[in-house]
Amino acid sequence: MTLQETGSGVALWRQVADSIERGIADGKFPAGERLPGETEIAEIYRVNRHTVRRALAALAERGLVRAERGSGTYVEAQRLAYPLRARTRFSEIVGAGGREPRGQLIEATEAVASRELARELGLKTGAPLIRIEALRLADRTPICVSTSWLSAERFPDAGRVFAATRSMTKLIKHYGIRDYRRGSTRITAVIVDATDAARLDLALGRPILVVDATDVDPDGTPLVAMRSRFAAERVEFLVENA
Amino acid sequence: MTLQETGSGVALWRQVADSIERGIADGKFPAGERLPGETEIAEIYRVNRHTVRRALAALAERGLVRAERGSGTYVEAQRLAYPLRARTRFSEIVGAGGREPRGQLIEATEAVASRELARELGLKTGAPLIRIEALRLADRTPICVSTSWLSAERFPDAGRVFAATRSMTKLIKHYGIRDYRRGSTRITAVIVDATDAARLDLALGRPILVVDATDVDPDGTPLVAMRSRFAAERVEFLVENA
DNA sequence: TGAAGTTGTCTATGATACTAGACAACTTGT
DNA sequence: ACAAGTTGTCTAGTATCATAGACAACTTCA
Repeated sequence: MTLQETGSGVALWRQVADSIERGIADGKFPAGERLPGETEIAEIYRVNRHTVRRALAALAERGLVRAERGSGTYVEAQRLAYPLRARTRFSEIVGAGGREPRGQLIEATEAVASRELARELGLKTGAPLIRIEALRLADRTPICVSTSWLSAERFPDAGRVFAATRSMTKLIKHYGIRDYRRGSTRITAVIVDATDAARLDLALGRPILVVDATDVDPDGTPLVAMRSRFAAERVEFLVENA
Repeated sequence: MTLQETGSGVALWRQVADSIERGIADGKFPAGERLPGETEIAEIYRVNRHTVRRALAALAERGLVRAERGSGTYVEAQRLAYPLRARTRFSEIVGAGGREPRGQLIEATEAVASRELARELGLKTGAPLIRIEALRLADRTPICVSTSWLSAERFPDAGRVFAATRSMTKLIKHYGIRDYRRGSTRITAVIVDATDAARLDLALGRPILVVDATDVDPDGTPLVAMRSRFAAERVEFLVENA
C-alpha cells in the first residue's frame, strides 16, 4: 500500500478511509467480517494508529463499519431491504434477505387506550390494552424496537403468548385469525433516545425511522397498533406503489 | 461554486486546483488565455487569496499555468509536439502546430574546433568556426536555446546572415545548399543552468532536454553541429522509427 | 508620467492533521 | 482467573492548512 506524500492536499486518513471503503466495495472485506486490527492497518499503510482511527471513524460515521471495543471493527451488513406492502411480515422480509429473523420480548404491560390509540384500534377511550415492547433482530443485529398495542379483551394473555412465540404473526394466528394485512403506515425520522439507543445498540445522536402502523384483519377490523423504531442505518424502506 | 466543508480530508486549495484544472481541460480556459485574477478567483470560491495562490502554485508546478507578475496568470500552451525525423525543421514543426515560429540571435562569435566538434563536422581540430547562440520561440513562448557551430571557411559571415534571416534553414540556403537532413541526434536531460533559465524564462531547478545533433547535406557532408536545450515542459519529442 | 490592477512576499494567528506514547476498558480464549 | 489482544481516551509536539492584512514589484493603459 502506497499513499501520496503529505502536502498532496488529500489528508492521509482520507486516503486510508477511501482505500478501506474500496476494499469493502470489492468484497475484499465481506459484510460482517472483521477488519484487521487498528495496529495492523497502521502497519499496512505505514501511518500512525490515530490516523487509522480517524479513517475508521469516518467510515463508522457513514455506517459502513462498526467498532466493538475489545473485539475488533466489523463491516456492517448491507442495509436490510424492507418493502412496505399490504402484506408486511418482519420474519418474511428478513428471511428473504438470507438472514435469520429473531424476536425478543422486552416487556409486556397492561394499559388503557388513549383517544388516539382508541381511534386507531376502533375501541373506546380507556379500553383495556396490552402493550408489548419487543426487539426485532436480523441474525444478531438489532433492527427495530416495536411497541404494539392490542385489545386486552380480544387478545387476553397476549404478553405470555408473544413471549412464547416471539412473533406477532404467530400471536395473531394463535387467536384464530387466518390472515391480516397492513392498514395504515406513517413514517417519520427522529434522533434516537437513550433507551432505544441501548436496545438497538446504536450510538446516541443517530437517526431512527419511526413507523406508526396498524394491522387489520381481512374485514378491515383493526387488530394491533404499532410504533416501531428502526435503526435508520440498518434498513432501507421500499415503497412499491410508484 | 461550492466546495466541501473543511474536515472533509481534502484541502481547500486542492479542491480549487482541481476545479481550475477541470476548467482548463473542458476548454473553459483555452490555452494562452488569462485566468481571472487571484482576488476574483478567491471571491468565486469564497476562499482566501492565499488559498488560491496555493492552488495556482500547484498547477504552475505541473506546468499547466504560468503566472506573470503585474499581468495575470495564463493557461500554458499544450506541449509542442516535436517529431524527430531526418527532415527536422523548427519552423515547419512549430508552424504545423498552428503557432508562429520565431528566432532570435543571442550572440554570434568566432571559435575554434575542439577535437569533438572537429570530428562531428569533419574538420581538423583547431579549425575556425562560427558559433551562433539563438533562442527559438513558438508564438511568444521560448522553446529552446540553440548553440550552433559552422565552419567559418564554408559559411563566412554566418552570424550576420543568421541575424538577418533568423533561421538556420534560410542561412544554409543562402550559401547555395539545396537541402539538408539530420545526421545524428542524441538526447539527454539535465537541470537548467541560470543562464539558460533566464533565456527560456524557466524557473531554476526545472529540467531541460539537451539535444546534440548534426545536420548534413544530401551527400552526408556535415554542415552544422548543434546543442539545443529545450524547456522540457514545453515540448514532447516524437521518435518515429518504432 | 501616473493611476489602477496584477502577482510576489512577508508577518501573524488559529484550526486541523499527523505522529508518539501511555494507559484504561473491554473481549476472547486458555 | 488470567493473559493476550482489542478498541477507547488522554496528553503532547510538530507540520500543514486557512485566514487576514499589509506592502513591494511589476504591467497595462490612459
